[in-house]
Amino acid sequence: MEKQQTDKRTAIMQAAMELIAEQGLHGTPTSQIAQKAGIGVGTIYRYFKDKDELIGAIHEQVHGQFVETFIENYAPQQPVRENYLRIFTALIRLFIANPFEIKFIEQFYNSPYGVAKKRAQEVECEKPLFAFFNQGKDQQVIKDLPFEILLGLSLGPLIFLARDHLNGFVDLNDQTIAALVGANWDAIKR
Amino acid sequence: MEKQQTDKRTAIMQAAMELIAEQGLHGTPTSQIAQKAGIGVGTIYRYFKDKDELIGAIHEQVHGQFVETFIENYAPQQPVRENYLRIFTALIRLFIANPFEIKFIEQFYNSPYGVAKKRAQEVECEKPLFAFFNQGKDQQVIKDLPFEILLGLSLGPLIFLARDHLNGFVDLNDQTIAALVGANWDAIKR
DNA sequence: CGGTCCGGAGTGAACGCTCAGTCCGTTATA
DNA sequence: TATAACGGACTGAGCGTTCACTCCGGACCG
Repeated sequence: MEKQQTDKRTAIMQAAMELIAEQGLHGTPTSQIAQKAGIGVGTIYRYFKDKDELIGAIHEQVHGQFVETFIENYAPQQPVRENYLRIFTALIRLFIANPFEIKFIEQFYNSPYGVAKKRAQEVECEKPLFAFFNQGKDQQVIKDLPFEILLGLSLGPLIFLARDHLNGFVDLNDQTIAALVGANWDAIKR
Repeated sequence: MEKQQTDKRTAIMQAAMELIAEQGLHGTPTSQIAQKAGIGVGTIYRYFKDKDELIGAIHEQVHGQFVETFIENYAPQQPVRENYLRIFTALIRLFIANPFEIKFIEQFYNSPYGVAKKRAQEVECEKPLFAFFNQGKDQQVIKDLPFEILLGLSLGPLIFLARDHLNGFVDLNDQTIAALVGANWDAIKR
């Protein structure tokens, strides 16, 4: 049954992601992952070499979702401002609709080996965003700041507030999201 | 020797903060803290009931530094914009001048019991900032957004970019800091 | 003043426990 | 029945915490 195999693999990843999101990388033992996934501990090691590989696989999947959301919402021929508002509205919606995913990513990047992973991948994976900001700079509608600063100005508030929203410190509805993304645009527009 | 007593306590806290900043809460054993502080493992427990109390003490100290920086740079009688630029420039300078402190705080708030601590303290400790943003809203120079959103727009990019700076992904010098804080102001100003 | 005693800071081997990962008996499949 | 998938008791490493002990500077005798 290849179907079952995939099912178990998915179940393990889902269980691990949810537990790590709430308890942290070091706070979730494999025994707990197995219990939540409804399988035995040993089964985890039939699908993943070790815990690191499991965590890496989850990261890759979640990261893929984020990149996909960007690509789906990017229409190069449209004005930069419209693209910006659409993309980052979609992103924060994605963040708060998938609480486990975003919390997992935070745990991942705050762990020692998350930094290493980022250093290796970043250049490659953020290329589309890089190109998008350059387009805006060329058209003189976005401030002439280094890419990383523009990224920080855009992503920083989103991540900060997505976490606050998920912790119940603030309520992000359609109205506040629109205001937030609009304010973000004010920060980077010329 | 009362002097020595304080010295050891400080040495333990400093060693623990630096190690936790780089290895995470669960990644730093007490044995390593003791070694770095140049003391025996047992000595830690002469000054702190357990590891949690040690971590709590470090958090309180670092948090105090941040609040202090805000208070030192807040001049209520001056224009809101000047205050904003001065305060948040000082804050990001503090962040990147104290790499261990900011990394420790991130580790702390990403741990399960950091959230609980925040929930309990936040209302109290962010009062001065709350008042400051309200002053700006009253004078109609700051957008009429919920306090938490304004906080996210201001602190989000700072934390995001401070981390990137400390990880070597971006270089924050006087010029880029000024541009960053300026862009932040554009985000929240009316 | 020399010698003894003593309180408490400091220590690290040892303990109980939890973890990631293994291994082999059991179960399901074909 | 043969083969592959699975489960969970088990293992050794490593953790936070403890506690019996050492050490030393000052108090107190004779």
